[in-house]
Amino acid sequence: MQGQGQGRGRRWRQQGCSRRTVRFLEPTLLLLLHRGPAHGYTLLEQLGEFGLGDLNSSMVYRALRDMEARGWVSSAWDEERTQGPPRRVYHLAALGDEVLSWWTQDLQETRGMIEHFVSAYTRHMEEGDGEHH
Amino acid sequence: MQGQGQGRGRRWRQQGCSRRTVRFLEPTLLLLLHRGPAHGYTLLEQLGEFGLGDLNSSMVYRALRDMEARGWVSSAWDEERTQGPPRRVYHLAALGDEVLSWWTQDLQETRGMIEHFVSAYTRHMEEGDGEHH
DNA sequence: TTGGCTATTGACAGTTTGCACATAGTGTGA
DNA sequence: TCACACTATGTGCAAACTGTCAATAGCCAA
Repeated sequence: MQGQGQGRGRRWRQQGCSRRTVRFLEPTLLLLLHRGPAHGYTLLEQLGEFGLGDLNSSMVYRALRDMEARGWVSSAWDEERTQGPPRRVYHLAALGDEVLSWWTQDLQETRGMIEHFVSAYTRHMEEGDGEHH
Repeated sequence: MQGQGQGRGRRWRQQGCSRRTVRFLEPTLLLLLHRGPAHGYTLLEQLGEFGLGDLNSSMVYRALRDMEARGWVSSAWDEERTQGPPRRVYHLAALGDEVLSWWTQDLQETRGMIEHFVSAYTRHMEEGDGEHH
């Protein structure tokens, strides 16, 4: 399957990770930050728990900075140093808190749509069972 | 809420419809075509049933042509004319059939991820209940 | 012949993605 | 002290994707 075919038309899922991954990134970061402040690197490692293990680090840092620009989180350089360059600590802002709950609702709506789709699919496959074409 | 803030960072949900809509478009078209051949215009109208009512017609036609380029569907001009210009009839191809079932599985995976996220969210909100920051 | 409805397509600006690479501090072994 | 590995974060860019607007085009009614 896959069928990227003749090279015409737009490419299909040739990117490293599915579109789904990105849709989950920001809400997941917000949820992780709701548990407490954290560094980008730490968050990066925790993403695996949510099935987002295959993410490029650039995307995570970019997402964090973008969220800061929107006022969802705030950041400061970490005082204490471990091995390595200075690290940025991200805090969830009040706005981020709101967004998190809004986004959770949005995801639930999405789940509803998926359920509608899947049930339409199985219903259609059971009855009739293949006289298309 | 919403917080598009300072104009810096990427814009957030300023587009006409959510990203979710697009993720559903192609699988939904495949499912509709599994019920039988149809014109783009007809499909456009049926999308409302799946919560995709707010879609620009261009996007639907483009999706159909892209899917044809990938070999998921095939099309031909309709012989009989009604009022209006010639219409294109789309048929589901064998490859599209495979893709449809693959994509249904993918959506179910997505649903699993959403469920994981939501349950992590509610669990976290119940216990502790807000000593972040 | 003007305007409205049905259908499909083209073109374009703006946005998003993924990768490759740049920067930078700290510890380690030769 | 030099090279190197590991921890962390940030930049730049080509390519892909999105959404909107406008163009085309046939038929019908007033």
